[in-house]
Amino acid sequence: MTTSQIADMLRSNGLKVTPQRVEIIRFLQAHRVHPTAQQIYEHVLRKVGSVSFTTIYNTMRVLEQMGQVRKIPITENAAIYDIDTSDHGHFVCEICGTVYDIAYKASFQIPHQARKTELIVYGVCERCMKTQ
Amino acid sequence: MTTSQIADMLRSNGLKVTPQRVEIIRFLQAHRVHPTAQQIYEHVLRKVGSVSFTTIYNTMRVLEQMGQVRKIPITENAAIYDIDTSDHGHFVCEICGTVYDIAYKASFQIPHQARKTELIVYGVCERCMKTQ
DNA sequence: CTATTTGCAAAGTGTTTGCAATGAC
DNA sequence: GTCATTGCAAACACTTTGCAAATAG
Repeated sequence: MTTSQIADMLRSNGLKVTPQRVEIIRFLQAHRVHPTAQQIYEHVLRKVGSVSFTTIYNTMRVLEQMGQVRKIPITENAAIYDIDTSDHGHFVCEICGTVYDIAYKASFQIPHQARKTELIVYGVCERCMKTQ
Repeated sequence: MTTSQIADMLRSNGLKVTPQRVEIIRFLQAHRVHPTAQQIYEHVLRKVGSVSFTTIYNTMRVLEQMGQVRKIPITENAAIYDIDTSDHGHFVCEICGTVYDIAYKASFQIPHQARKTELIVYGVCERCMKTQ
């Protein structure tokens, strides 16, 4: 996604185009990691020179409401954000903390109306298994 | 589980038997809800007359380490605790906040070593669907 | 020029920690 | 009597809020 496509996306959602917002989205798209607010903050600060946690959290909230971002409730500590909103789960390595996307198939029968499904698997990732 | 069985369970794990610990476990077993630390605190305070959040969190931590309790990372806010450690998922009603146990079958292939799987489904529960 | 956005500082929430007093055994 | 446990108060980490200054359009 080019900068002007990011700008269009923001404008079409009624949002103003600010350097902070553009850089947040650029970061999420380019790196495809699963960053915390802290990591997004550090990147945008480096790139733009000025940003605050207020702006990070505000922007992540509007992006989530726009359906452009998923907020993932990894157990303890901080939430992480995923720009890939397709249906997939996450594997969290308990050694190095890396979060991997995983494909899954889940079936369950509930007398309720499901809106969102969250699958999180905790364990040790391949890389850490080798190192240990 | 009788009080003396609870006492035995504590002792066999090298823990002293205090009124607060007994009442915490009794509460988890009798009600089978998915309480937050706050709810456990309120119950134990009413029953025992004296308890602190320090004690609640300390006890829940040792119970979790003993494998007697599962801590569930429901999205926002506070964690909830489940004394049923068998393999099952959870449905969280976004209207009333109730957490229901759900049976599920999930399949995924990962090059990693899984230790724990957490499935949480968010939506509107049957009861709230009728009321709305 | 106007309405939105930024960002500081302060507040808020759930949880943990330091440490003295209490209590189990 | 000894060592674990309790519980207060303070500290913590992440996130949100109030509000004035800056900025996009």
